[in-house]
Amino acid sequence: MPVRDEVDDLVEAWTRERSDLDLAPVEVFSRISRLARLLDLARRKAFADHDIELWEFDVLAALRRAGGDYELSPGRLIRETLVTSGTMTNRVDRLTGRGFVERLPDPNDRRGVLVRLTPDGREAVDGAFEALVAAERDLLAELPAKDRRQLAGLLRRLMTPFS
Amino acid sequence: MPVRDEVDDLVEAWTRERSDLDLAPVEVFSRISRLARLLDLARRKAFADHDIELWEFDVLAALRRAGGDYELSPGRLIRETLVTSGTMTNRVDRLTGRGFVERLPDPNDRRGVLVRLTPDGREAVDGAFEALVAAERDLLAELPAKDRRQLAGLLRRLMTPFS
DNA sequence: CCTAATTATCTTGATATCAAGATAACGGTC
DNA sequence: GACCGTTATCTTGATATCAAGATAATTAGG
Repeated sequence: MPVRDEVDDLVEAWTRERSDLDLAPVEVFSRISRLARLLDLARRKAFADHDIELWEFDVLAALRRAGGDYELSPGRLIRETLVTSGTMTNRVDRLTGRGFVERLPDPNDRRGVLVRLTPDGREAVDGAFEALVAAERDLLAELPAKDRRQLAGLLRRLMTPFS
Repeated sequence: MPVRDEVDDLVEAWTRERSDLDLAPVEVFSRISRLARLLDLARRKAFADHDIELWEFDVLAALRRAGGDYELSPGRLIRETLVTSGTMTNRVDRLTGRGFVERLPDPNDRRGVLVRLTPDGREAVDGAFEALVAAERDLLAELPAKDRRQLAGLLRRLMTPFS
């Protein structure tokens, strides 16, 4: 055990209190949760310089990744970002207010809407993404490439039972 | 690459659009974020049978782990659960309303307060924790013990630059 | 001691989120 | 072609969260 982290303390405490349970899952999932929380804070900070909120990035990045004319339906955005429809309506409203996206009628489905990235939105998300990748690279700096790949592979396998 | 996950699609899309960037960090951190999100949903479901919300568990579990007389200050609870003081005040209020915790004056510091788990609270958190560990065990079932330990170790190393 | 800086908790006001339901259009079936 | 279950999006109402500030007690310095 090279270093000790907060989860080692947490598991030790649980072990003291509940030695009847197998706490192996906690070793993995507590770290996932805590890392995600800390990562959120780090991302927020990386985006602050670019005047972009985390939720804004989530939506803009999905559109940017789509490529082509940077259009996706709200439904698709919902699935990509794992939020509810009410939340997405609200997000698209506010991003429209900032001039980062615009709503278009879907030519193939009159119920449907397409959300399109504007040039301003594209510029914003590209800058933010570069800052994000740079910040994350620093956080990974301690981990050799081999370990990093192994970690990514193990995380991929961990994701399968969820889908 | 045994199976393909959502993040493989995401990275492929980013690679198509931004081949100028090294996307190795995304392979790791996107999976962390997405796993945490999916894990939240799974936990919520595991707790639903026990009529416990996720935020309630976070607070009750911190008190339960403390052992002894199950008392912690709000400040300590804030640090354990990574929320703001306003949030914690509100959480303790609501848990008090449910009879799961009670507030006591700190005998050593007249500014201070101690939050103590009640017997009802202890019963609730113990049941919820058992359900949580069982649910997480199922999610880990595919991963051999050796891989699980390796994953926990890599995650521990990933946590160090955050603290 | 007395003051100033710090620490601990709570309050306030604004806001993002969710769950549930409303509205409207699609697509298959009879 | 009319019906009906499904799908896509938006609306509404309630609520949990955060940031900033208020209050009160402790601690450290002079």
